[in-house]
Amino acid sequence: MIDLKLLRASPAQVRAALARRGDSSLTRLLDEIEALDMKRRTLTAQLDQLKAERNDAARADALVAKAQGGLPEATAVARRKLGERITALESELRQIETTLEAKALFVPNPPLPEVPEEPTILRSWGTPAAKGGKPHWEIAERLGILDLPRGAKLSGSGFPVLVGAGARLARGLINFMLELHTREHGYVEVEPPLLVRREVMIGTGQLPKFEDDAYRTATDDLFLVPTAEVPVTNLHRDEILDGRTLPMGYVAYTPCFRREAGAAGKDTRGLLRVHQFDKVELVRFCRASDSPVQHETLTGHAETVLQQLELPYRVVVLPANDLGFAGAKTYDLEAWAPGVGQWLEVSSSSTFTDYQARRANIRCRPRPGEKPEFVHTLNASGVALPRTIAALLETHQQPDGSVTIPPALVPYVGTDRLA
RNA sequence: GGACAGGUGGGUGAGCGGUUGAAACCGCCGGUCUCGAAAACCGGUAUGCCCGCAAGGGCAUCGAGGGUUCGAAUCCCUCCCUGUCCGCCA
Repeated sequence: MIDLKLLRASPAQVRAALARRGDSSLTRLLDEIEALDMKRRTLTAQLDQLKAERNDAARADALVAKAQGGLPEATAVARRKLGERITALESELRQIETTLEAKALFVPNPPLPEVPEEPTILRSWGTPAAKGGKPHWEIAERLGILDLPRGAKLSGSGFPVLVGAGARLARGLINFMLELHTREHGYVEVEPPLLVRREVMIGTGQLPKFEDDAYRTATDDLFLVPTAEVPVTNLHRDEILDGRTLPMGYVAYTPCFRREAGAAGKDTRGLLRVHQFDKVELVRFCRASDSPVQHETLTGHAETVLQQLELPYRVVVLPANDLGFAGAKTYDLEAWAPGVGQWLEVSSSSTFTDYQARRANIRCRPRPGEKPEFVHTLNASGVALPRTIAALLETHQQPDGSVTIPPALVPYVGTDRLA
């Protein structure tokens, strides 16, 4: 949630920051929000004064009523009139507040100042193989580990079926990542619900603006999670965390469900864009002052996965106009896939500053006795499976059509070669 | 799905319709005592919004919304949630 106080105090800066996202409709939205905010404050001041009057009167009336067993009719009438006026103003105020909040939920997080205008490669790791070899779907077909037609039969396109060693590869990857993050990186593993309430989706920023992208159950108004970020970040909604326990991190494996509403026709082949996929997600909570460091740490944790899988990758800073709705700064980890000749986004590592914390009301008390403050939330894929599997198959494919399994993964897959 | 019970501050848990933001206890912070600690004792400990440079002041909040009333944590209605039992069931 945008900080209305900040918008009020320095509207020019907030507007300038948001303008970098390149969404021209925001100007008008902010105009409306500022106007409503002004109205709200005027009304509130007026109401507070009337209520103060009523409170004073009620205190005095209590004594009179007790002494005389009732209130003089004239007094009662005057009080009633005051009450009616208050009620009327209150309903007006409530309407303004409802509208204001509804609009404010559509304002994205302002990018951090250091976020560039153009995609910027920050660093890269490993030596990308020359473009060539087979694309992953051909490799997978030959190995008999992926069945797209049958997935389509069950659920439509974008619902892959992993078979045999493919299913085992996925399971091995999940276990490998969970073990790495819990044992080496200190994350607490959670297995969250996959269906969540509407307000939970609002908390992390998927709703209200992107309802079309989510799968929703009609009868219960629950949403299939598009990422574990949603349930895991909201784990602490409406809580005041003990600041001494921060920073803290959770890791969760979940399937993810995305309608990919705007992406029809893109990356339709293979595993690059699907409606259901597995992902291991890292979520961190920290003090505001700590989030820049935490973001780097977090990104490093995701990178470790790719390094251990021996997948060359690069780290890209997303430009302001490509940031997700709630993100203030994002690094994409892109693994090289020689078969399709593309850098594949296998992880997105973002800091959300206090934006999600405001929406989900997640605070911390830095030390006992101190004032609560909003935490900062961050998350990164650690990592997403389908594209990682694609990069893995294409990178480690052998001339004979087999695929070698990187040593770190062998214990989890139970073989050093898919053939 | 059916029948009950209940939702109060960081936690547990009291609260005749009228100085109740709300007892008590726990926790936490500070102090006394101690070589130090524990215990004991004393004091302090909610959040949000608004005005103000500040000191300070005002308003709101007892699940949410609406209603009754001069006045609601307290009465009424609706909704949400939680728990227990029954039914169904991996």
